[in-house]
Amino acid sequence: MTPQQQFEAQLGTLIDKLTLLSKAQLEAQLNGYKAAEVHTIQYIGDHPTANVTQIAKAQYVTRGAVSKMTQRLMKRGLIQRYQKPDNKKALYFRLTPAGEKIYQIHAQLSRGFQQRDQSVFENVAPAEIQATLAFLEHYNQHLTQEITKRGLEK
Amino acid sequence: MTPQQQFEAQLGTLIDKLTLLSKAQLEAQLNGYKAAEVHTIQYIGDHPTANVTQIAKAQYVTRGAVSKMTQRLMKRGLIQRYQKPDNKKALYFRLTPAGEKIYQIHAQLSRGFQQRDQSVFENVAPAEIQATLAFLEHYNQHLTQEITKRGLEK
DNA sequence: ATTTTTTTGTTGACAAAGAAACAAAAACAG
DNA sequence: CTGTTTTTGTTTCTTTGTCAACAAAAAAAT
Repeated sequence: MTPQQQFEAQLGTLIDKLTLLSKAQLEAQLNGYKAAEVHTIQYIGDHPTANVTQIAKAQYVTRGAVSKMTQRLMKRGLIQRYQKPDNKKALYFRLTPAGEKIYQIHAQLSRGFQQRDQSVFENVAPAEIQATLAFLEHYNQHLTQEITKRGLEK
Repeated sequence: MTPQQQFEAQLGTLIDKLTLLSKAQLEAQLNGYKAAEVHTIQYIGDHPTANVTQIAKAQYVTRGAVSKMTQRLMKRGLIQRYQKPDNKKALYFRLTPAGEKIYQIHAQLSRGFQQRDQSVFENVAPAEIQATLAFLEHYNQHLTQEITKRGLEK
């Protein structure tokens, strides 16, 4: 197995495991709210001046998906829509108090995830972590080039 | 930003970029076949003795999803269902010649992805790669423990 | 200033996946 | 063996997302 193949394999299982763990936690704590809903609430909470298109790009989904999701969240009273006086087309969103509550619970869960894995970052040699970060950066740079080369950027 | 937060951020964009690139490639080359279909064909090709439950566990989806997908692939003549004489319940699958063709195209594409990123693994210091692999292993070990602790294993 | 092009958001038809309820078969317990 | 429990796969309903066609508004071109 080449290092490249090893990397792919390790990355694959890592993602699977992180997904498994966070999904279970989210479901347990945010009963009644779906993962995609919470995800959008979190993004709007962090970016209260983002319009539909920007939310879509950031979450790697289509504008249609965001349009439907924001309508659903409005119906459930979790977000509010607003516009700026100088533009009748772009739509922006902010959290209602009810949405804010979800946002806070999610933020707390995120802190929990971080604490859960903190020991790994504390007990591994700092050089190993630094090398990993450097490598991921290198890989990301390469992929950015490839994306540009193919004209696939968002 | 703590190293842990940096890691999360780098990992997030890495995954987004890899997804973007491979999706575009798959769609371009395997026109008419969805990513999920190809994924299942590939798994069946590699594991011709896996039943529905095993396919589901390996791909982190529900048995229902696999049930539907295999039915679809059968209708399209890409896979065949078979049973073992001593068990009337478990279902197994193998590729038809048409499915084999998809499998081969996918395999070729995978080699293409590998070549696309090969330069990263060639031009980065071996020590950096080794440290990265070591770190991912450490992280994976930790997550395995956490999954076991919570009784979430597949 | 008017026309053309691009951006922005929505909609409807459809595809993929999850969850829960279910039936059939297999495994197990006594 | 017989009855109970577990495993296996399917089905229905719901959630989430894509895609493509569309209308309205904004931006760019001339």
